[in-house]
Amino acid sequence: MDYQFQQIEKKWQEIWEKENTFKVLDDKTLPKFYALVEFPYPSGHGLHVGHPRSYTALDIVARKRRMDGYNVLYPIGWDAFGLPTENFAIANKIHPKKVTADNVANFKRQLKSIGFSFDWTKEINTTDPAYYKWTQWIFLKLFEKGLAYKQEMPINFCTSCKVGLANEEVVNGVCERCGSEVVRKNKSQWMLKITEYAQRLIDDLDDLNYIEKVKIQQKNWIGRSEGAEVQFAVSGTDDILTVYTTRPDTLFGATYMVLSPEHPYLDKYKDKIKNYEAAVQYREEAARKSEFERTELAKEKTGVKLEGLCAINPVNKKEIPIFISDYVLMSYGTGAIMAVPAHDDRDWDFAKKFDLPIIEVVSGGEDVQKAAYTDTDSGIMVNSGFLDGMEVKEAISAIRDYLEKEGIGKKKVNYKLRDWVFSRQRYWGEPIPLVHCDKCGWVALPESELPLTLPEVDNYEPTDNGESPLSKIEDWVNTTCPKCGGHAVRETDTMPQWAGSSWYFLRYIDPMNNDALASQEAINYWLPVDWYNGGMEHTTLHLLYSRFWHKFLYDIGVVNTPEPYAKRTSHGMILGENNEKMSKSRGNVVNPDDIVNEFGADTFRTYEMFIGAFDQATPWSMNGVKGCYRFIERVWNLQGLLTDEEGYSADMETTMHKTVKKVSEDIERMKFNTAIASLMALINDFYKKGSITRGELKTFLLLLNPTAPHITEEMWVLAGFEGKLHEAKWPTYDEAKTKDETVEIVLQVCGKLKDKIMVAAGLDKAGLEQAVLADEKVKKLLDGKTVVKTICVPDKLVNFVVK
RNA sequence: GCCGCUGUGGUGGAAUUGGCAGACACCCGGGACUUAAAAUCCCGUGGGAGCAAUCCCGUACCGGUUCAAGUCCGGUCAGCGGCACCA
Repeated sequence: MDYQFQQIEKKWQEIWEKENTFKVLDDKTLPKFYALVEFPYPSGHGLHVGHPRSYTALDIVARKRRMDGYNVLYPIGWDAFGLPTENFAIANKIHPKKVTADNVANFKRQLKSIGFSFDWTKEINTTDPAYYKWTQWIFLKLFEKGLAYKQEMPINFCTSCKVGLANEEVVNGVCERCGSEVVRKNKSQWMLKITEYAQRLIDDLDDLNYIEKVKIQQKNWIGRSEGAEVQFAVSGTDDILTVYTTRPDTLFGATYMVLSPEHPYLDKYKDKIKNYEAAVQYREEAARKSEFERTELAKEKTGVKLEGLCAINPVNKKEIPIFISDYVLMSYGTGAIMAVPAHDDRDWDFAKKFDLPIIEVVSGGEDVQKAAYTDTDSGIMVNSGFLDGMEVKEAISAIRDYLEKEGIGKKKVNYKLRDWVFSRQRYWGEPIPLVHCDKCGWVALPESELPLTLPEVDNYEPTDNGESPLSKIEDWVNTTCPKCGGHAVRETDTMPQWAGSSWYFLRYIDPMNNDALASQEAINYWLPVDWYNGGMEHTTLHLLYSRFWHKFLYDIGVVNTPEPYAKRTSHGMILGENNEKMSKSRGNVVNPDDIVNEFGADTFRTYEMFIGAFDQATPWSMNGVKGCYRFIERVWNLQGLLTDEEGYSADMETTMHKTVKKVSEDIERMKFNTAIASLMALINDFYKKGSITRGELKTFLLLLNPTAPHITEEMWVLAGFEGKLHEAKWPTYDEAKTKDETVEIVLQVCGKLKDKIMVAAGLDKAGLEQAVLADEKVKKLLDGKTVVKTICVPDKLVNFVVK
């Protein structure tokens, strides 16, 4: 009988759908397992072969956990607000709601064709008012607790299209659509105080089972640094300038000061600055650049000296010049730095360019006139008054004490993390449920008015002044104040796409609830998420934002755990066959539909897992797909080798136990490629032997089922095994039976491989040495040589060091 | 530039805590089957020398630690992900 994957896969997918096979069980006494994958953005391009890599991986884990006896929640939904849909809608004159519905339908069909064990009764969509009601509710709670505030922040604005642009739409400083100049335009925007949670977001990582590189990247992103704020008097004024530095020890070496071009002193001392015009011009030029461009170390340093203003170094009372330069950002520290060219690379570059003095204050490096010496682990303070002779770390603490005592500075912890810009001047997002009343200021809508739905309009195109498209809808904008009943206007900016994805895992556990984002009962049972897999590209934004929201919800008593995800793993990208990122323009895109149609879902799933190390990027290969198809077909043809024997045959027993152990452990460690490799090796054994017992087939089908669920279910039924395969128990192994009786020992002389011999397994060092020395080959090998040392590694090798 | 990751045959990759480099596949070559082709099955397959036993070289590059290094340490080069309004 031929392997008819179309019929088999259709049959089982219909059974799973009809019987709701993967719906979570109501029984909350069972141990639970919550597996989560990043829900897709339903783009017009359809499913990418990268999506199923993550989805298959956790599908395998979820299916195995069900066989282990867990009540498993493995849900899916749609992160559907966002820019591409809106832009597609504008370009094609189709409403984003319609675009989204069409794309979701297509994604859903594709996901179902691959046979994932999602609980489809839990499906969610961030653009559904019943969902975003709760996104808005969380925002109102943040607002109520003072964690949402308004601030002037720059947006990208195309001077020709007259629209606000996302960073992605700005390519090399010009508008992606028309090629015109893009400027940064200030606009008052809603901000969320994620910085208030910075320390907890670092500290709580310690107890989480996240892969190490995710923890490191999050910590670096939050960027805690311990330093000091130092006050410099400004000559000719009563004012002071506060700088932040992580190297207060080098204060005696500060030979100039640099302000961010946006620093308020520029306008404040307009009259004192003789070259104010030049400074303003420089500020305008800087406004055109992104922060990324501004902080690039490789670029030539630029700046303007503020003529007429001087700062006084508080420790040695020396007058030093003040510059503005774009490498200093207003968004970090105080927007002002003291420059120590001898011990900072950027300051050194700047000092060379503007011919400023470079004074060594830490000795131990090369000539500071040739390069900055930035090492803090060795070196002794010089030219630094009372700090002279101290080591750097000693000096840091001494100067910090001195600054506090003298009242000219203080210890200060800073974070690179910045507050979250939460406003978008776009239509296709959650409306921000606030109104502005002339009398009462910003007022929250009462909970009873949620959800505040997006107005149904025909024209959702951007405005020509950078405002949100919603601002044009007058009868929506004008409303009454919930507090005083007077006239008020609605906030017209919408939320960023990150909003809906910051709490979606909470909605899955109780998606129909209209009274709370989820019931207490569901929260108590299902949280936290046990295993969350996603891309490395989400490490610093999505993952951090959702941890922040969850901590906030914990603080106000909505959830019962301080962290949302107990475990986080990450998958690598799938590249095109040419080893480049898949993209339409490169013409290297693989459509999952084509693979499923030609080879079947089981082959597709197997290949996605066999393609390479799960956490590594790897190129697609059609030949690799064919190889997996051959494997699946060989699985099908095992039916021709089947005997009547029930257990394992004697010569296969060790191999069977070994394979059960290997596959079980590899799935838990996400080594899916080697799990499949061991099943391939096993099937090769069956073919070499020409037979497989019923017991062996049963175990083989159980082990392969999470990876290739359709073919294994079908073969289970055809072989007449009891019940349905997915209801069976995961096979067990006996540790003692995974061990061979004899092992091969590697013989080395001076670390070089010379020979291999078989000895009994489990010998200790002395026993192994004895057994090896008794061997004829070894006697020959050591003939005429003096053994200086013998290294024995039980069950592995013996190494003779000879003279 | 900053932060993080990666580098192993012709290709994807494998190799618990340092202990046989190349598992499992793909490609390629040879054979069986076939009128033929496809499919399938069997064999070979890191490079070099040799009839052979066997020997030498080999995990991006340079150096170090060790009886032993793909694995640890220092440096260099190359590629990839992120850099806050793509998601």
